[in-house]
Amino acid sequence: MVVKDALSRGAVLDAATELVRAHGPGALTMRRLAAELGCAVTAIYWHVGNREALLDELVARTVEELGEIRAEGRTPAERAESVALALRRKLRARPHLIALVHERGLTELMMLPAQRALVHEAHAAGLRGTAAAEAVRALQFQIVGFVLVERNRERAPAQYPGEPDLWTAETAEQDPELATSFAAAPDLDTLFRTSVRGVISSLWEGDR
Amino acid sequence: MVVKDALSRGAVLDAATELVRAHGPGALTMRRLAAELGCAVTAIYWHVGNREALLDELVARTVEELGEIRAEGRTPAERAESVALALRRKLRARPHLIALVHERGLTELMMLPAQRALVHEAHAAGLRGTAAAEAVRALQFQIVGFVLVERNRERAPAQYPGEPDLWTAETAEQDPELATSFAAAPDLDTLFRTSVRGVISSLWEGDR
DNA sequence: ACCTGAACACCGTTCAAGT
DNA sequence: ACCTGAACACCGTTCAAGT
Repeated sequence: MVVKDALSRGAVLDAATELVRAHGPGALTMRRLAAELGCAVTAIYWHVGNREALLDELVARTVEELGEIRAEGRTPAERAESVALALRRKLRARPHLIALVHERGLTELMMLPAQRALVHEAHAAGLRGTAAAEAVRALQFQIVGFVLVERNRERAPAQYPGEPDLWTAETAEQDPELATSFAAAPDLDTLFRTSVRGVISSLWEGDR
Repeated sequence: MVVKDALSRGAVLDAATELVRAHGPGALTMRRLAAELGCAVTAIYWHVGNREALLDELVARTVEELGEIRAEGRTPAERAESVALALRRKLRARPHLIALVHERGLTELMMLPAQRALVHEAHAAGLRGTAAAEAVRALQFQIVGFVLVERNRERAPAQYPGEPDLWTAETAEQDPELATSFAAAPDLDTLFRTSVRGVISSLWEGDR
């Protein structure tokens, strides 16, 4: 039996988070939220202002959650890689909320704790000044960009025509192995790790 | 004096494209579009079905426009880089429409002509099979990811606290030059060119 | 302090009716 | 074939009114 507690700001935010996490921001309508909470639509306004303010609050919570990042491993390169992997995992766990953070232009703020951790490892690797800043920024772009691309790919419905349809042996300029590679879905974990390691090895421990 | 032509499918699509290009998909309401065209709201439905079908049509047009890609330069590496630069330029020229392509999961299809051009250059550089496919895919992720990240950055409103606020000499672990670097906005053109060249040089003409 | 229902100005879409 | 206006089911939001 559900005991109906008094409505509270926290309860509104939790219910809203659940709706957005499960079905995306489009599913968050004030009327649906009110139905979920068993209150009048307008009661929500008393607690959180309006829909925009509600979303702002969810975004703020997400930024906080992304802030909890710490490096693991022995060498600076290993520790930087661990930050990259942890970041990707956290970003992927809440795609809709991350998209809201992006929309509000708060990615930079969200990434700051990770940026700090990466700067620490760049320093440990002997990088200083502009070189350190550029290495960290390149890696940040790499990580965030990768997650954005793969999220898009996952969300993608069955595509026609898609890579498997278009990459036959013929179109691949007499390279059947290449056609086979493109026909299969890429292993994103490997692709991410490889490209991150590439950036780290060339900028962290490259020729200097 | 504006002569009112008969309404046509093309006119509807052009007006819709203009609205989306200028103010984003949120600005595309059937009522506003009708006002723009000087017709009844429902006349639009006769020509293009409904709002979703209209957006699908805009997306299809965008995919076609992105298909016109050709490589320039002498060496395969130069030509691959020219594809990357052209792609970034095209993607940046129509951010709202590209976002719609992403939403509909058609990025893969949109990228195919560029992918073909890159495969050609990978082959010219002597790469074959899986190695060629992986090199091309890594570069694709790099390009699309970069554009997604920089678009987000541009859209970002003034952030508080932002990088300039948070990166003082103190927080930068006694590295004032690093603090200065983070306080300034990155040169995105340079950052893009550098990271693309990194990927190309390591995968196209790397140690093999 | 907290919550309600009515009302308003917006949406996209359907459909019978016009020409 | 092409276009219209009325109507419907949704939105977010405001506000006077209740307790």
